[in-house]
Amino acid sequence: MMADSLTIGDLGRKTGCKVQTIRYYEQIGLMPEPSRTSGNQRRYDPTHVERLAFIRHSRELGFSLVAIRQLLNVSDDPERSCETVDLIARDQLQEVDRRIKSLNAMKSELERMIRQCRGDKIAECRIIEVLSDHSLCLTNDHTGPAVRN
Amino acid sequence: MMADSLTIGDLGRKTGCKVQTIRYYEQIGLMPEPSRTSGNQRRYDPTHVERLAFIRHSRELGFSLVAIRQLLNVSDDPERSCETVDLIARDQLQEVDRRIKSLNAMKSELERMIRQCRGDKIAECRIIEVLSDHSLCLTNDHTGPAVRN
DNA sequence: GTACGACCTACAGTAACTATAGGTTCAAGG
DNA sequence: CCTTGAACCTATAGTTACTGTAGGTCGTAC
Repeated sequence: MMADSLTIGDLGRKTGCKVQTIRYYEQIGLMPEPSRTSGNQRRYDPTHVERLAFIRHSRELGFSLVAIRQLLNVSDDPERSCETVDLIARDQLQEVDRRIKSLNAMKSELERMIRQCRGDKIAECRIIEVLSDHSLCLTNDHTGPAVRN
Repeated sequence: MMADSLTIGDLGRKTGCKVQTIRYYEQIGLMPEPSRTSGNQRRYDPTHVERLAFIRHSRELGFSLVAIRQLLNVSDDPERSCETVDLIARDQLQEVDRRIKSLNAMKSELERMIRQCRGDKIAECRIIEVLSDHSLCLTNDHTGPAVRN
């Protein structure tokens, strides 16, 4: 109700972040402890909104929480050189590129598998066959770091 | 030493799978319990190699263990229609497509961020700026399901 | 017979949350 | 003023797919 004073639910709505996630970020020290009401409820101000927006946006771009912590640390010092930031971003770009390559390999393999499935009995199913025997693959690129689901 | 009798280490080497992972698959019922020596060590035969190869290859193609369990179940019955298999594969393809799209959005955003970083002080760093404020983004596509790292 | 690598079990830890249980607070309506 | 119900609180367990550790046993080559 007070201007500039948001409940955890308000903050979540403003940033598209679940309430539990906000509490989790506080717990791991990514978000600072906010002030509390006499009844022990968290109240946030605009600086919190900004910081959480930064975290969420970085997450959406694929940065890990470790990387985000680094970014937040360096961004807290405006006089510091942004070399580190640039490095983290470039690392992230490389990682994204690797993932795209690996996913493209998966994609062609899956498409080929599906295209070839002609039989209607498991016995003559090409999908099962290809999955059983890597040597039937056209691509070997998907031997890289497994995608985490 | 006996033909067709592999230690867990041999099986791991043949399939590119860590020993602990094999034991984990056994624990969750994805791999059958193998025979044991009098000294309680596991011994595997070629059917185990085949099954584990299937699992690993499917993992490399991005299938979840739940999906792999389904694939293994249906593939155990050669008379069954392979509709289910086809469905699982198509689902996986869709998922892979979604991820590629989202990663491509990240990629352009990261590239743009890095390109624009001219200043050498954090205060004028565009990367931090863009990460802080989603509205500076060209793409909004990365608001989808977050990529799990 | 002994050394040593490979094996064994059981359990804890990882990332990044998500969900649940059981209880308290806040704000609006009567 | 009192009640109601949504939103809040803490603490803890669960999720996925493994990976790592501790402390002990087995197998085999020399």
